[in-house]
Amino acid sequence: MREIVRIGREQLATVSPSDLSLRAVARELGVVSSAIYRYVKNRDELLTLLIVDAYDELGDAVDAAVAAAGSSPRAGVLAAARATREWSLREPSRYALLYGTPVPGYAAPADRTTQPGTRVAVALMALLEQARQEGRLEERSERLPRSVRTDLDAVRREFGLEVSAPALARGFVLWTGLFGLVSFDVFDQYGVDTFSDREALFVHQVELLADLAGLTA
Amino acid sequence: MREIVRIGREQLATVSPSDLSLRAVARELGVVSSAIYRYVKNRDELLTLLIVDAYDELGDAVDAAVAAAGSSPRAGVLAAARATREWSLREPSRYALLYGTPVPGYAAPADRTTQPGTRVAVALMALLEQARQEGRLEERSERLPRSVRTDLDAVRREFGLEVSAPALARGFVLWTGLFGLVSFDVFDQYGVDTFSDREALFVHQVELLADLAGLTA
DNA sequence: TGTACATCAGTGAACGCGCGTTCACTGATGTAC
DNA sequence: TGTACATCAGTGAACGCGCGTTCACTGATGTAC
Repeated sequence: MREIVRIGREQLATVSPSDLSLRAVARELGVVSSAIYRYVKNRDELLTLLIVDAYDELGDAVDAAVAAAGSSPRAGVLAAARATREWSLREPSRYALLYGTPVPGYAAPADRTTQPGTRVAVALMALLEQARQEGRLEERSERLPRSVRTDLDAVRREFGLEVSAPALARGFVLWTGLFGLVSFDVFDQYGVDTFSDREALFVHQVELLADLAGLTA
Repeated sequence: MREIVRIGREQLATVSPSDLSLRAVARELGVVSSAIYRYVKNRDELLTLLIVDAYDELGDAVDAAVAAAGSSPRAGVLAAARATREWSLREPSRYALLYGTPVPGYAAPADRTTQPGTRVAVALMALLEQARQEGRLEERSERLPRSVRTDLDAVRREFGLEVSAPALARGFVLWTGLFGLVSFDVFDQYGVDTFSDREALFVHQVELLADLAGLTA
């Protein structure tokens, strides 16, 4: 069973998510194709396993980076961002499985996929909250559209956050912006040779996003 | 020929880019599958045509939105952002073709794909430049890593920009951030019911990114 | 005006491929008495 | 300790599917003399 996930993971190193095939996994496992069905209900089930697996590995990488970054929340955010980028560049197909084009015909079962899927966002929110507690968060208070405020308040309640709704909105820009940066990098949206040092560019841009989020050094 | 592109476009309304098939296009065209080869060298060629077509339609939508937005560069950016989002939500598969997981086994030919692919970025840079000229761009001057500065200077030269390199870097965050936001929306990264009014959320976030870019009202 | 010929859009059969999934089965392993 | 039986991992053949691409071809249209 763990073997199957391991092999699926390996498959994704060479093949994109929508090309992932049960038969290939079976082949690699050294087993006839129908034997897979002993362990896995169908292809969708395998995808679900791999998604959860990938979310968790990314989440672990981010958590570890944050833990190693010391006590400054801003440093934590930077470390989380770098860890995200590095994992994603190392595992482009698995990244694509999580943040790329949805696999056609597959619908992720929310009950198994949602929780691991929020780990990066949760880590960022925790850092934001920590910064607030330590007085290292510039609280700004721009007005929010009512609907946005309502939804953000719900999120604050759900995760027990005391950061203000406007600050949380800024945190969301940091979050989505981070994945915008990573996607452009992994999916090669910059021209081939526009940027010679994408890592430096990335770090600089994350710094700007951290500024936007109000995280002070 | 134009028929083929039109049908390919229609195909993409119901099917994801990697599932796009020549045979399906032929079927829809009411012609035997091999007849397609009279017009199109192979499947990759069709993908290229569709990519260029999509980039151009998006580019047109953005240009039109900017033109209709009046003279304020900041308003132009907001209009461009909304146009991008709206087009992308209307055409999720074509958006995925441009900004999602690369189609496995397909490599876009740079000479046909690059120019249309930069149109949104070019539009944003033009607005940035216009803002600078009109004194509506807060020029900040943070330090940049040398490699980043060099690359940005090359971009400035290529497009004849006078905005400073740091300001351009901020412009790039706006650009990548925009597509981060749109991807999250199109690819459904937010939970199903976390945000009741994604448009309002989007607009608010773009405003924040416009702030970051230094665009004043 | 009429005929010979070239062009060209589209045909139809075939190639080899890989896929997900079902099904009845074999044969080894482990358990109960 | 030995035998009968159940469990269960894996087999192998088959289903029907759709794909990209090649190939020799037909038959209509248009052109040249």
